[in-house]
Amino acid sequence: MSEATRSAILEVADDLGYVFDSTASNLRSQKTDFVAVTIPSINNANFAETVGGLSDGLKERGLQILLGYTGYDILEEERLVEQLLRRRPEAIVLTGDRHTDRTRRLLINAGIPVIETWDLPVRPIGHVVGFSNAAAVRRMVDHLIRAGLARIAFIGGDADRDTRGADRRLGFIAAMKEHGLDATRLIAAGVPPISMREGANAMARLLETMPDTQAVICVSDLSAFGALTECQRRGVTVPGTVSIAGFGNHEIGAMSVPSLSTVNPFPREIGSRAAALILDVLDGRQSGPAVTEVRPQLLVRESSL
Amino acid sequence: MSEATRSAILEVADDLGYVFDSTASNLRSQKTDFVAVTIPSINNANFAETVGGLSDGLKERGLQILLGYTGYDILEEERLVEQLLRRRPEAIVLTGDRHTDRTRRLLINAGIPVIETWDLPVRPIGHVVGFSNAAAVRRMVDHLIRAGLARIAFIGGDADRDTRGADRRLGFIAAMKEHGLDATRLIAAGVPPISMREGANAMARLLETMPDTQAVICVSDLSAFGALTECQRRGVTVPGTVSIAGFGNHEIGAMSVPSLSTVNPFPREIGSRAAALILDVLDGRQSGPAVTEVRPQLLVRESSL
DNA sequence: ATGAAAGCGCTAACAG
DNA sequence: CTGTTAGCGCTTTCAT
Repeated sequence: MSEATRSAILEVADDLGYVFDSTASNLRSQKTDFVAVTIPSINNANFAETVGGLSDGLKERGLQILLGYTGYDILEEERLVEQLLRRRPEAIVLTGDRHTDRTRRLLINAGIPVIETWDLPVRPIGHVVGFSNAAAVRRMVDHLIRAGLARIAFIGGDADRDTRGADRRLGFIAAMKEHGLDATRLIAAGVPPISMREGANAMARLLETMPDTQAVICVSDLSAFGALTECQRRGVTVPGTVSIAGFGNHEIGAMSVPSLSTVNPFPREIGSRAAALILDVLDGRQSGPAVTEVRPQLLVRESSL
Repeated sequence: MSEATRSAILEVADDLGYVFDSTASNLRSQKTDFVAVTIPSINNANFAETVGGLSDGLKERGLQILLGYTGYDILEEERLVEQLLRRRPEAIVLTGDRHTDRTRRLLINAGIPVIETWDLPVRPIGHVVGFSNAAAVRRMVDHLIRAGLARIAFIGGDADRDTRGADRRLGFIAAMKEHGLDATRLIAAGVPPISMREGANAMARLLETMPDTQAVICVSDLSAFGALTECQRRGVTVPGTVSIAGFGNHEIGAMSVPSLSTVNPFPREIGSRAAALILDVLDGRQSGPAVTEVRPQLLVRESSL
């Protein structure tokens, strides 16, 4: 039919209030144009960036994100994954590499591309776009030691629900031991993800119980900023008396006075790479499982100079 | 059938890798258990809180959020709304009250509950859960004037794409004029939503062009924190030389030194109230359009004492 | 109670 | 190329 006829029909349809029903289309064509994405929490600038990168990369193809939050809980992740798979997504993107056995089975049976992100899984389910949290913290430890600091502490959450946070702590411990240094200055600061306030409280405990500490690595920039403010309230100079480092390259770390040393995990790039990978797989340009490492960048700033 | 048989069947189904296909269910039952939600940006702690409140309130009923980002653009919102309506959501939650005419038509024709949030629309489409951004800033102006300050500036974005930001600026201008004060100390700091960095740059311009300014109200806590750090870098005391206020009750405002005066718009409550309203409408407990005002709270902190 | 059959609104396959 | 028809996998209805 002619373009004129076509647009005339579409206009009449619009005037009549017709809206295409994709539920019928989905059933018949066995295509939903959904990509399922699970993140631990919506209220986290890093994961939000990853979702933004995914969303931008997928929307040009008309793929829509179906987002779910696990609350840092692999059982909740299992429920969520099952619920999401019922919607018949074309692909699924997960945060992290720790899953229940049933989650793994469900994902494998689903027969769709599975992408684990924000980690480098030992036993990947399918594709991977991530990095080693432990190795990233190791580089921060190396930097602090090169700067002449030895009594270094780690502030993180008090459980292993946040497995990336737990990996960062393990990376800290391993790196310290490699250098022959004491790796027992560990402060557990609350249920992950820990807040600015919890970072401040942890810093208070650290200053009181281990006052000779020379540097602190925090599991995130938010807790690092909280730790910094606690030092400021107590008149402890940063750097000088104590150096502080964070993780995640949140804007707060670039703007605070002093600015915070941190690690940039390129969260948006994780999302855009995952999106590109999904398109490659769906278009048959990628056959086997792909492992893409997005190497984090160490950012040395005023708080550890 | 017996409970034992039932669970046995379900177990076999699970072993076979069967996963319920909700696309078929959706088509036949004309129910999707989707609630569509549009927010300007995913990377905003306030909107993230609202989505969190919505999500928690809806998931007990098995309702899943279908989230979309408008990028603070009503044309993008139109495209998004049309795309979302094709999925046949049971209800739709919008951020803001400015929409294209076509968006309004689509929403009315959809025949589902429509909830506008984060504003008090003059001409609501359906339900409302929000507050007056202008009135909230007016209360901040009143507070600063009561504190004896008169030369007050406003830092915001340089366009009206962020209509809530624009309303805050209008509220500032109206309040200043009511008090017979000069309302021309306006700094436009970049494309909304403005960042910490842009807040800092705006503060720099303000200090250089209007050095006698006594107080600054920023469109958000993030830009207010940026403004604060710029003062710190220049040795301008806050408060004392300049008082600073933000908007949004982000955690940064509570933790910074000095802490930032701000307005708490109860973002999570907006989400949970919207969720409760949706359940009420779907269950027939609410018939006519409901307007719920979530009154913001003025938080006076160190930065304006 | 249980079982059979129709049908949701599209898309794909096939016939003309 | 256009027009017709079957059918996606559930839910609902109707008959037994």
